[in-house]
Amino acid sequence: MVGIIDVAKRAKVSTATVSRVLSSPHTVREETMGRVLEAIKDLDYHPNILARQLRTLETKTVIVVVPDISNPFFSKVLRGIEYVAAANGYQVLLKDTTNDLELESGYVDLLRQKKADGMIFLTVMNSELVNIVENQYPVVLACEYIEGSSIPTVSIDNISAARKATEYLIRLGHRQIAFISGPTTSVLGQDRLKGFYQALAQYNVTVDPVLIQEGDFTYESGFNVMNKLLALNQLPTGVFAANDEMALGAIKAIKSKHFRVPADISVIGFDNIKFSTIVEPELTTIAQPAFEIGNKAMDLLIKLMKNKKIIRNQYILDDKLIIRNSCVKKL
Amino acid sequence: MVGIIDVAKRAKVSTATVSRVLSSPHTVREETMGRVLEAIKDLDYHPNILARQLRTLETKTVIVVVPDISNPFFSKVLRGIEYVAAANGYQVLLKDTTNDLELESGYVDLLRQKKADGMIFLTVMNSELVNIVENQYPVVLACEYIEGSSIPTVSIDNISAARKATEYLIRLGHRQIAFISGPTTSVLGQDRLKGFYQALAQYNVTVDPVLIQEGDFTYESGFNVMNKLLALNQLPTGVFAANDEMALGAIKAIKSKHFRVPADISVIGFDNIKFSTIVEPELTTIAQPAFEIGNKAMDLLIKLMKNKKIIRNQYILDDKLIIRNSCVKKL
DNA sequence: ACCAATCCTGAATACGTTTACAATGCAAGC
DNA sequence: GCTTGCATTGTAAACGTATTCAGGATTGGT
Repeated sequence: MVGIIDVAKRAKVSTATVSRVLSSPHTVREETMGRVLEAIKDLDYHPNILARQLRTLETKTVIVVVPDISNPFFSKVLRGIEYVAAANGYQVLLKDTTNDLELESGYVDLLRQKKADGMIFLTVMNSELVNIVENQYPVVLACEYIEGSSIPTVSIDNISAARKATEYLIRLGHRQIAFISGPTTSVLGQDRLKGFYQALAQYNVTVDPVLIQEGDFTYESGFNVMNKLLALNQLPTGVFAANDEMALGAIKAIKSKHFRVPADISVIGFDNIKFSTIVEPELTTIAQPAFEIGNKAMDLLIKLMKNKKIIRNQYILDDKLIIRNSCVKKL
Repeated sequence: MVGIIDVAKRAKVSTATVSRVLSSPHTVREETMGRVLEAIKDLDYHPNILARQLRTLETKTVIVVVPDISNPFFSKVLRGIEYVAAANGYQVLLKDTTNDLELESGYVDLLRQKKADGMIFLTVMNSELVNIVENQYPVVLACEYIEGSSIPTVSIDNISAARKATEYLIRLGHRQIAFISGPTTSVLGQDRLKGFYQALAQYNVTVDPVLIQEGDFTYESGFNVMNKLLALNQLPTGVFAANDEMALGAIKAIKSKHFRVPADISVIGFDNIKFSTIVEPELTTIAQPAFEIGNKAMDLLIKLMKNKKIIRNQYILDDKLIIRNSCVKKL
């Protein structure tokens, strides 16, 4: 393997000079630089990143922990992260927890071991993890957040967004509204439920607790939970699913029982994933600015890693109700 | 930062012994090990991976280059890769090219710079890249392959799979069959087209060249291309899309023009992504063993990295025709 | 009690960089 | 001519670990 010493010998300079040519070119004379560059080219020299990192204690790498890489919503957030990362010379390492909380603590080791300079969590973190990380490593949370922690966070206001979605159904005249929630472990899921309740309270609507059912954000769970709901005596006329995948599952279930969407049952989702328009009817949903969430999160992380001051540590981005064809006025 | 030296001092041993406790525990006396472990615990010592890697020249990391992380098919392959990687103590670093060929060559630098021990490409590689890589770095190709290269590959037989799909349409009585291809740059896309032609030849079916249109594997391109096809004088009665996303786009287009699937036009896809059943009708398609492809690819890569002999360098896995409701006998 | 063999351990070096510091050369100012 | 200062380069010491080699301790056999 050809190292910096070989280059130095060939260019008849010291290793320091070679290093300088690479990292601070303005400090070396033009003629010297020419010789060095030529030697680098001749020998096809590529600096050993490992050695550099050992010396500088910087990896220029960040790790993103994703609960489910196959969820199109997260893909979009990732794109946003990658975009800012690339622009700033950072590598992005992805870890898919496949919704397995146990694994998460292992990822902190990656920070301890200096495998990465910082980390973005797109998942819930167990509180134990929070304590370890807080004020010790550069970490930011995206989409999710943690009650009472000082870890910088970027997300939408899930409570108000869920309230908005529920309001929409209520204004269309629906009173029997079902809610398919995410796992109760996620703050995000809890918030959406909270928003749902707030809207009900505001409009003096009471719903049978049986209409509130827990899913796990997957298509299958949406399908299964909806089937349960369809077995009730009193059918809901509107369904609010805590994400689009579950909403799509719910629509599938409704149709398979030969009810119509939206004529018999209106359905509203959350996330606005790209597959939300491939079904008939197209899904009415809440759009999250996924790409921008990713941007902002990476932005914050970079500031954190550079020890820059962060003015606020809670960023709330705007969501938006996207009205398509899956909800309709109750007759 | 607490290093191996601090541990050594505290346990009153040399750094060598500490290192041994960590990497080859059986070579050190039990009592000594106890002292060392205690010191490690007391100091909350975590070995610096960077330094270790510099010493061993091993990163225990592999990089997977993905053309489009948001494509559910690739997510599944990734899961397969992750699974085997984790079982063998490897980290997986993901790079999303977003179908941008220019970026790919940059990834080889990651190998040169010893940022990773090996690499799996889920994308086409430009031939320039192949030359650099071949016989020099541990690299395997999954899904795609390269004509005449010796790089180990795992995939299905795209030609025969496409032939099978086309045959299915022909046997259902279709003669006006359209094909929505992938980008011509991908061997995979070409192969599926080849299989399509083979089936036509075998059954003496001739199709108007205008029925063969190029997409780019995205939902939108399927939608757009199908709209073009629907503007023809002579409509196709069957459509074969080179992947499911495009097939879903095509179905959307057909429905939006108020034709029926499959009554008016039958549609068959390729990949069997999880969203292939959320549409009405459920998509008939070719299933690839995505998870297994990932498994096998990582398997091969590990052997490669360990300099083990690889018996074959071309692995063909089985595909399967999944018959659902999007294709029907032509009346 | 002595020797050989075995088991543990420590000193020292290497991995390939970056960088603080020192050294050199040169031009300008006096 | 001498000093000062700047620009450029070199020397050498890190960074934190793994590992070779050799030496010391222990064991077992006689």
